[in-house]
Amino acid sequence: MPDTTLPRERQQLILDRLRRDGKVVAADLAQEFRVSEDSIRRDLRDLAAQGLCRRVYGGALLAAQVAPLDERHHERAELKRSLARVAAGLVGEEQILFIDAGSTNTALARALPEHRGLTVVTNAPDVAMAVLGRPGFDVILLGGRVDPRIGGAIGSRTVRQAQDIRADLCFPGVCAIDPERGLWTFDEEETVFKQAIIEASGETVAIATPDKLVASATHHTAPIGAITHLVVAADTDGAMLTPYREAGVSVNMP
Amino acid sequence: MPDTTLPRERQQLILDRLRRDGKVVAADLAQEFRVSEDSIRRDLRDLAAQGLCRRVYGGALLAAQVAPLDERHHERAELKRSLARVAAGLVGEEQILFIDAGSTNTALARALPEHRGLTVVTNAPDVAMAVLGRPGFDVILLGGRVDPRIGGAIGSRTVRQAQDIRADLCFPGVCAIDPERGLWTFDEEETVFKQAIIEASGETVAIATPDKLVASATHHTAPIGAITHLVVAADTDGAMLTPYREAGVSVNMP
DNA sequence: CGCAATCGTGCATAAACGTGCAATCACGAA
DNA sequence: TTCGTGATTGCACGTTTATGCACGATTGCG
Repeated sequence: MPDTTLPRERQQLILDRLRRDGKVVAADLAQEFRVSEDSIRRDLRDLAAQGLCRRVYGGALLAAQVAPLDERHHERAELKRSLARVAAGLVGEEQILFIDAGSTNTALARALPEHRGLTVVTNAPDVAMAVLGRPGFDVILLGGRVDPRIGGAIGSRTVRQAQDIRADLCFPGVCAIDPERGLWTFDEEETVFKQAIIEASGETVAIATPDKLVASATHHTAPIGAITHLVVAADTDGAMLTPYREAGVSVNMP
Repeated sequence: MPDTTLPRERQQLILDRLRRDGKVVAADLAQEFRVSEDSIRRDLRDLAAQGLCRRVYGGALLAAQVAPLDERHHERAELKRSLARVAAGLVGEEQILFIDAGSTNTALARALPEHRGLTVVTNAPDVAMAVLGRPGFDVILLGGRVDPRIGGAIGSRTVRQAQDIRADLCFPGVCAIDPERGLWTFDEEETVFKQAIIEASGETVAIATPDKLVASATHHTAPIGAITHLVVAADTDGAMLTPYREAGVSVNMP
């Protein structure tokens, strides 16, 4: 693959990521863009000269760095963003994506690349907002009564609309997952909706923050065989993942 | 077979690719069109001169077209908030509200009082976000393909869902309004949607920022008789409002 | 304090750039 | 047809930009 990222384009991409994550690490960027750290440093210096970021040892921070968030919440958001980036890497060009409600999926929506002709189908207003207006996205909203606890529409009307669509990839929100029985959910109606979007999709990606791997929930939603990809944190115990691999699930990590 | 691509045609093709991918690489284009990079550079220079792209080292990037959606939210924000407060005062307890997409209506959603048992029915993700999770609100989302220019779902699927609901109050987005013929809109599908929600509501409130009173639009949407309340700025010329009052419209001001 | 990572600077090289110029070609006037 | 004109193109040349590496200084951390 001829790696043709234009210099200015790279700076723009760095800036985008800066705005999304609040910080960037020079070494990571160098590896990601396949250029030397010198070039990255020059990019960051340029951006800093324009007042767009604050240069710090090892990388850069967003210039308008808001009040430091609660550390727990901050780390958690950081983890979700890194999982979201991995999940976004599973998406191809011109694909149709079902994206369920949930904070991790909102991070996924933000991490999706522009100019790829993607169609995002979602029941969650915040997921829609995350891609609306960005170039290269079509957005289809699934209507219905919105459950304030989950932040997305569920119910029979929503399910019916979902059934009228066929997607390439599906990202159901994960309440709990285990390698024997698969996906679990807390709510009856939520379960029915997730089943509908999984059924209507070619492949299914489960993004599981560490707690989801050991959590348990009330309603069985999908067998493990319905899960194509699993995205988990980098420091996940390898022994926990073996049964997933044996069940034919492709395991992805940052 | 010598491919005969006219210079002008080539520029159009470059522009198409630019809009699709967000960037073009000069060397790639030269190879693709079988011309020297010099010609490609000249093309890109021309396009940049027309403001259609941003020339950068190695190629060109799509001119950063800021989403006018964000912009509309920020201009006249104070005025919109004050009009929204007045409009929110027209809402009673336990009512069902149709709220159309639009920056003024987003301000309305934010201004709606909590703990009143209100049900908000909307085609706009940002309106849904504005009330979602606040106590005393039910939210019903109208699905369909979301038009990025207006920030809400429109189209036949959306209209059909709207027709299944009966509301007390309706807040259509106002593109233009006049006291003889009533409400006007720019887009065909938008018109159909607004007609549907007005039809399905007991009363209709038009919130008109000053520019809307003198603007004109292409599609007639609703006769003046369908408008129950008009909300306008405090400094509006009284003479402009008389014909609305004579047409039976209740005029409200901050 | 010591060490490793990171940083800034200078330099060489390669790629891309702008400009000027000549060749080519379509097209209309003579 | 013949000529002239303007548009378009490719090439040569000097300039600018981007990149990676070397080297020494600085920073963060134990």
